[in-house]
Amino acid sequence: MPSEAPARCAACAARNRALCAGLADRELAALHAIGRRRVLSAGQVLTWAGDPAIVCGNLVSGLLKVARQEADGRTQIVGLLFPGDFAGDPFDTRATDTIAALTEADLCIYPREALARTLEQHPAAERLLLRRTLATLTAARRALPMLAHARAEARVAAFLLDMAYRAEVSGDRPFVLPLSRGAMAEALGLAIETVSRHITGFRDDGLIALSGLRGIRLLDRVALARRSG
Amino acid sequence: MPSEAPARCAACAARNRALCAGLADRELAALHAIGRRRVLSAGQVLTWAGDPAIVCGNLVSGLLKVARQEADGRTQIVGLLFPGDFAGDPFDTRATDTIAALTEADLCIYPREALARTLEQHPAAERLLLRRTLATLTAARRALPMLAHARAEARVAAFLLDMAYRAEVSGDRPFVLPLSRGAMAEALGLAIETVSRHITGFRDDGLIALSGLRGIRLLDRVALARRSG
DNA sequence: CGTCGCCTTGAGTGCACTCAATTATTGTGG
DNA sequence: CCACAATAATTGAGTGCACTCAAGGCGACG
Repeated sequence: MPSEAPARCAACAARNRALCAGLADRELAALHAIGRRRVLSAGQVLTWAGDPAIVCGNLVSGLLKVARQEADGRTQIVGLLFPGDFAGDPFDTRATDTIAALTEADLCIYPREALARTLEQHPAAERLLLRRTLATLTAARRALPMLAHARAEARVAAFLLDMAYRAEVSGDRPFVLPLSRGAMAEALGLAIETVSRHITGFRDDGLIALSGLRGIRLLDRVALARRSG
Repeated sequence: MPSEAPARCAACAARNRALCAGLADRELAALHAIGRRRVLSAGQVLTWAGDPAIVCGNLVSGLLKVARQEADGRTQIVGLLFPGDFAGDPFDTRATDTIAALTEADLCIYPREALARTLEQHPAAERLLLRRTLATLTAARRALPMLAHARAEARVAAFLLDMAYRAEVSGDRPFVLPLSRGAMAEALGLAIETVSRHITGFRDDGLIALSGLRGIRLLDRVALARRSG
């Protein structure tokens, strides 16, 4: 039965968050027909900015960065992709961003052109992508005031709170930051040293506890929230 | 004939740039049936952030700003809307941004809910909105590195070049900046004084000529481009 | 002619940057 | 398992840029 939800999709960890969520079996089968799984190890690149755009994909697990190279050689992260998020632009023949894995990442990837054709034949899928893109736009715009005005302390505090939220960690339970200090600096538009200074500052003030390079516990979310605004 | 392109649309200045462009007469008639014209004078607000989202619209002439209020009371412009651009989010019941006119502006506005229903019935229109939204996302992300890293001089230079491009002005022909210094500061994430200082700096260096508060000529685009990045 | 809004110019300060050195952690081979 | 190397993070010192605060100029408009 071609209209049944494919077994791979039914078992997918991102099944209920990705573009696939809410699609009828018919649309899901159409997507499944052109998709395949791919694992990226940390640091590997999915698309290079400027190169012809070959693939798009749904992130199943792990963390991707969407980044741009600046004239002075620095890198600015313009988006972080979490499980369920969509990577790439089905209608752009040339990639505008470099998309790379910050951790080991599991993706369901689609050839860009085939995906574009499939979307044209399945308005329900296209509608989902539209809503998702509108949400992504809102997220990008939320980051604008942060990068434009907020002081370094506020950026770091807000980022830590956001990471805890995304890791679905409540209270002061420990969790692992999926980004290095360098990646955080790229995302927050700061120098590595500045990120480091404020993180150790928070630790010295008793707002957080650190263990190893990536382990962290938020001891005082209220104080962190106060410093984030 | 209900499937004819309505006369108002045929005469519209934004007919070939707005969401309407490329729509078949049938879709155009559906949009026309729920749309009406509205003129905003400079400073008037179309939507307030946080209020229920009532309307969306296509900008026909003039300039709108899409702005967010920060915790410290400052305003950050997260998008500028030029003729043909789409304002609002048809699927969001609450406005996330304050949208206001920077100049007198002419819009074709649609009740949000009716527009959402119309889009669901007309996949071609929805597809156009998707492509437009993807382009807007790219534009927002292009602004991110600017606000995160670029020095004030680079931001102002890039902005002036962009304004000339949007005004479709070539060479050193004079044109009118549609924004006040204050609005430019809100868009560039700078203080008014900083914008003013760099503009007069460019004038003193012979890169631009000013006439009145809004009039400007770009005398040396190459030098401006050099200073923009 | 005076007022109001917008813009310009000046002085001084603070924050985040760069450069530089040290420490901590992770990974690898003996 | 330990020593070592390589990478990542921290810490320190000094500087520059854009900010705030403040005053003055310029035009538009009544």
